[in-house]
Amino acid sequence: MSARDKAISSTLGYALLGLLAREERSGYDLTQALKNPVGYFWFAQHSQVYPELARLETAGLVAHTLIEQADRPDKKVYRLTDMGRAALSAWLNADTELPRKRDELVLKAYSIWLADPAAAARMMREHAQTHAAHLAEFQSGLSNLEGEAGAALWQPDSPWFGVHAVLRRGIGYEREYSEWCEWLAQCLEGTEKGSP
Amino acid sequence: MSARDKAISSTLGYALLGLLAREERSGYDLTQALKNPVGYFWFAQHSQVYPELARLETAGLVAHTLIEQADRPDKKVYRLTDMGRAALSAWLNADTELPRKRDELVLKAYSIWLADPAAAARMMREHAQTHAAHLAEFQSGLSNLEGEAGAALWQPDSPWFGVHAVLRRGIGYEREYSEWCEWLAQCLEGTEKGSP
DNA sequence: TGGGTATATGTCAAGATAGACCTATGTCTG
DNA sequence: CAGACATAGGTCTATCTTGACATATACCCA
Repeated sequence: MSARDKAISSTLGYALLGLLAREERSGYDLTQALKNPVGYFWFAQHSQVYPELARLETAGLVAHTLIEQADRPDKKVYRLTDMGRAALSAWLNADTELPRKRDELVLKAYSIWLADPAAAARMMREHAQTHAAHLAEFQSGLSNLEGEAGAALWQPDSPWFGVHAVLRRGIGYEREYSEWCEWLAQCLEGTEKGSP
Repeated sequence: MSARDKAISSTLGYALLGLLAREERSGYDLTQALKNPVGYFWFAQHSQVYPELARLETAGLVAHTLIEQADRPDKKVYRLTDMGRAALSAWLNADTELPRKRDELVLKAYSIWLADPAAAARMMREHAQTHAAHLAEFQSGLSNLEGEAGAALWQPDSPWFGVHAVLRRGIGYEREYSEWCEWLAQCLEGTEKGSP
């Protein structure tokens, strides 16, 4: 407890290290990767990514090379150092705290008895569709991955396996969310559905 | 767009208003309510609750009465004002943004190909058990609610309906999460399971 | 008597995050 | 030709959130 165990970075830092463990990327690329569909589990703006990369570099976990480009702005391509890889491994083995869930729609559901049922049902149905769309996206992402990665999808030491795991979580999450919205919409419309 | 539409409060503010719409509570009570099991959808420390209540009161959305107690410290019991109820309704009808998911365990899953499979499998199984325990909690919560609320559970204008909706979401979420952890653990152990 | 827990209300500092702002270049579209 | 968009890098401010610190009473248990 005496020394600073966390030493360097926030969870965002490990997200970036996890991406760089697969391939070298610029800050811009990292920010893109932190979006749909794989990066759905952790999001950050570029205004967070650039300072975090600087911190990681100061700590010796990543290093960059300046790439001069004629047709585009120059870029800094970052790669993982040995220390960075070690830090990533240590983090993987450390205890993981439960995420604190904060979901405004569920919060609204708690007060939905104060709302107009018809309007609320419309709202829930819209969200059901949104999550169904995400579900479809993740499902097609997994299909594409199968084509790309083949059997490596199921090998726990393959980078593809990580993508596979995350996509599967996304599929389960979005399916459940969409179904819940549908269920709630049906309740609000008075067409009762099955028991809890 | 000219005027400040959000006028007053953050999402936490609406969480508090939603609780106060059901019954008067002190800041301490609100903080407790923001914990298990119903408040699993939004969490805040008391250090956030007290200042937020002060802001809500300044905005005229809540009001408090000082209750002097002999056996315990005095407390301020807050109640919703008419303006507060109106603000809550307006919020319910407004668009809801998608939550930005941040889940450290899923983030680890993305890099799990770098970890020791056996250790990772143990970790995932532990999390599976944690979520299974939450699932059981929510399920028994729903059972208790059935006894307490009866048919009101299914009436969209009853406060019980809100609790019902949230619990159902919790049940679906925890079930899915637990199953995903189990699936991942099995993959890591080499005992392959069904197709995606 | 000392320590832990529950009740009750707050403040403060540090860090995380969002959203706006800023500068460039090149391409594509109306 | 103007404006939008993608690429590429950054800063800055305000707010959100956490976790520690602070204070006080009453109860229970060793």
